[in-house]
Amino acid sequence: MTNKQSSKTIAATAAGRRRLSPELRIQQILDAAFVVFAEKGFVSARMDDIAAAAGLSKGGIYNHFRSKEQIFEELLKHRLNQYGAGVEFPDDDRPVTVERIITDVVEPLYASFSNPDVIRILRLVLVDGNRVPEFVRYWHSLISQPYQQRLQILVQKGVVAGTLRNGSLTHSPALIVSPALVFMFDTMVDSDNARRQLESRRQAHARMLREMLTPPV
Amino acid sequence: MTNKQSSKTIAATAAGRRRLSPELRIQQILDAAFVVFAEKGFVSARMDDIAAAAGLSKGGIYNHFRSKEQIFEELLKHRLNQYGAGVEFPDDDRPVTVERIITDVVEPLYASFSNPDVIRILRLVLVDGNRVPEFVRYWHSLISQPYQQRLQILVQKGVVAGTLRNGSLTHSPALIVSPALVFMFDTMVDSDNARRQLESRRQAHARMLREMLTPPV
Amino acid sequence: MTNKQSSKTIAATAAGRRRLSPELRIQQILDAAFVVFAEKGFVSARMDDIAAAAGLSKGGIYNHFRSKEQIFEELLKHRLNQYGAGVEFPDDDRPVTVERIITDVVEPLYASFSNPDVIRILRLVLVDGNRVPEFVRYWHSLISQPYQQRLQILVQKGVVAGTLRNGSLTHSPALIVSPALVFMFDTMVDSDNARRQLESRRQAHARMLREMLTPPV
Amino acid sequence: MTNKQSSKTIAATAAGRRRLSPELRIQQILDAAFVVFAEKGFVSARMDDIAAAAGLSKGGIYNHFRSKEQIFEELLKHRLNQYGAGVEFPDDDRPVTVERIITDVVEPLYASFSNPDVIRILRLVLVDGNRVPEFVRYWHSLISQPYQQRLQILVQKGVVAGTLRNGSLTHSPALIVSPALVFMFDTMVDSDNARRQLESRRQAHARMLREMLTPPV
DNA sequence: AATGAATGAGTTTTCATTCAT
DNA sequence: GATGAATGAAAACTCATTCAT
Repeated sequence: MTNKQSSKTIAATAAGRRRLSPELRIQQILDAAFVVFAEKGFVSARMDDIAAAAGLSKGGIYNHFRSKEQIFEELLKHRLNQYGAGVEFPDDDRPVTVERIITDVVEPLYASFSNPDVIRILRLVLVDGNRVPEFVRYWHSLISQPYQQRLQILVQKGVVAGTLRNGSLTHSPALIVSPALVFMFDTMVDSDNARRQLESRRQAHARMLREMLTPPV
Repeated sequence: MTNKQSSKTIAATAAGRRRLSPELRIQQILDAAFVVFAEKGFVSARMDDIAAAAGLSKGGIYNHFRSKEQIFEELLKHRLNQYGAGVEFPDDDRPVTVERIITDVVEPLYASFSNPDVIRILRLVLVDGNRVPEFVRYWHSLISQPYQQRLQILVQKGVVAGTLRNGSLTHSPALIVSPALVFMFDTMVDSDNARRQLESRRQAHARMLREMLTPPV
Repeated sequence: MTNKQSSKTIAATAAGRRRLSPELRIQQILDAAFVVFAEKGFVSARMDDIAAAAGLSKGGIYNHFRSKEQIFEELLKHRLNQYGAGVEFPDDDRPVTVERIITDVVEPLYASFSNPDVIRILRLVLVDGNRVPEFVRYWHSLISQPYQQRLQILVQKGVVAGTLRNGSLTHSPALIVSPALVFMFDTMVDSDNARRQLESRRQAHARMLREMLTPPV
Repeated sequence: MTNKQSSKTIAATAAGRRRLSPELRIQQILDAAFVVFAEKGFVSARMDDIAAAAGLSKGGIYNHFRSKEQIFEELLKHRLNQYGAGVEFPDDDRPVTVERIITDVVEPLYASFSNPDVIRILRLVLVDGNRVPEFVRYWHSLISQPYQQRLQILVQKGVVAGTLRNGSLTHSPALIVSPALVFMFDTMVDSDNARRQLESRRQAHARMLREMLTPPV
């Protein structure tokens, strides 16, 4: 019975000095670290916090990771691979209509940004990315840029086929997704509030696309 | 509005136990803290760093501020008020046309987001704002919300007068500014790259507004 | 009850990252803190001193206590309870005579005040007690007041039974113990001198009680 | 308008950068220091506290005193002289009766201990006396010891003259004043509470003396 | 003389990491 | 492998004293 009382135990289920398979343990630690890092940032996150969230003791973490820094790197690698592919959209032979843009491109964005883990990873990259610059570059070149390019290509197909009206949005496809990105940003700042607005935002976004991309009759 | 002194060694001029007026000193400390906090984040910023950048000793800071935390709060208050007022737009009797929206509303946003200090303070709020949540909420309710409301009112005037085409953008005025906000976010992530895109983004934005808000002939 | 280990270097035995049970460590720290606090007072006592006396590093203390302040409080609580109970007196069916008052009430007081640790803790309460006023009040209401009340009751029994002469002392039982309290105070001021006077003071005190409390034949 | 708010200003009357005669200033500082030292002890007392209580600034003190230590010493010297003689009693040719003992010896003690400054000086000697051991010795040899001796002599006169009953109290005159000293101690611990009990304590004390010192008829 | 900003040495507190158990 | 006490190197904060104004 020490004189200090701790708290927080996200994953401390039954546990209690249970010896897990290393893979499982490592996954638990990474998951816990992900939540804690995303919430507090790298520096403010304490090994105690992570340990508590992972349901083991501070020292136990060092059986699986060399340092706080290493946890962070493993974490980023792992999660970037996982969510990098999350906002893909198919590029097949179906005609590229407004509705397809909405269904295939825009809806997945809102779905993705409604996933707390996605927001977490974006937050991490934004806040602590400078800690592992190579990852940020990697992420940008792998995820962000190609995404814009594929979107560009998709839209051009629609324009050429006459299924999308040519205009400012097809000229600068980034404009097509910008309301969703603003939603993402708002979620980062105040996720509860953003969640409440999700539906109306998505509909306003779709309305805008229909108004601007529907080809003239 | 301007942003002189952007880099380190702000005040380490004559030194040697130079005694300044409190107002000046406080300003120096806040300026120095701004640079240091923006660069390293709240936790990693050392009082020593701030003191050095402000040109006095660590202990000297405590003649003017109670704690690191208080410096941070004063800093946010000061800068957010300063820059929050920078994106105001007039609401007078001139007709509300597309060009006016672009000139009065959109251009100031890009101008503001091109100011590194503005990006720094917004980034700081995003990264360390949870340290003073009540203040961030206060700021949001005082600055951000009213902005949307004033925009709403302005747009309605245009719609009623027939100088703006009614449509998805006038229905959801947040859509009008969303490309600028995405630019802000991109600047946060990679300011050099964003700066290079400024002109084309602004023009694309304007083109979109002209296409959607110009009333039919 | 005893008071072994009265001087510095309490626990610096084997050293070398010796890991102790928390209970033992906490006790060591409290013992060390007691010595240091008693010698220097709260403010002048350095965590370094306490740590050194307890045989661990400064930081190590914080595994067991939240702050210097908390050590102080635990210390007072612990010791006051310990020594407060040391001056209890039985309240049973034996007749309440002068000799019993002397043996059961007065002698334990002198014994207690002859214990340097008791004087130390009382001195600490007197000197730094204002640091935790609520605790001192609590202790006073729990220990000191009830003591007076029990004494009152005991004396009344003797008066009613005719084994104690009724008079100014039975009317104000505080007078019965006041010479012992003066001895306590003198010990605080100059313990060496007081110790030398112990025997004569105690006898003078007893003589006074016999003179005033012995019932008339 | 700094960002920190101070407080406390005992003597800060009209003042306001008023330049006083050195004697007056020094007295003000000593008075203020007396209160602050007595309340917090030497170490905990801050120069700021003393300055505020004296109604000038921290730096101003150093125009009159070399250091905190020096203030303390001057203070003790000054006050010990002042109150050392405060508990004297006359030794003239009037018969030494119980009532005279009460009036000349006991009453002045209660009066003295009801003076906050007396309690302060005693508290200072007790708490911080080790800081200037020569003063404590001086005080003891000059004040305390001779007091006991003079009391002894006075009492003997009464015993010899038959105006005081011989007994335990005349044999150990310290017993005569012990209830008053306990009152002093209680005042140190909780002056408000002690003040409320003053009258009843004094009367109980007098009753005891009358009972024990009145010669048999 | 008075002021209060500035200094710097000292002290408490934090926390990643290590290591005895 | 797990635990959590222990370490030690920071880092925040305090305050007597100095000194420019």
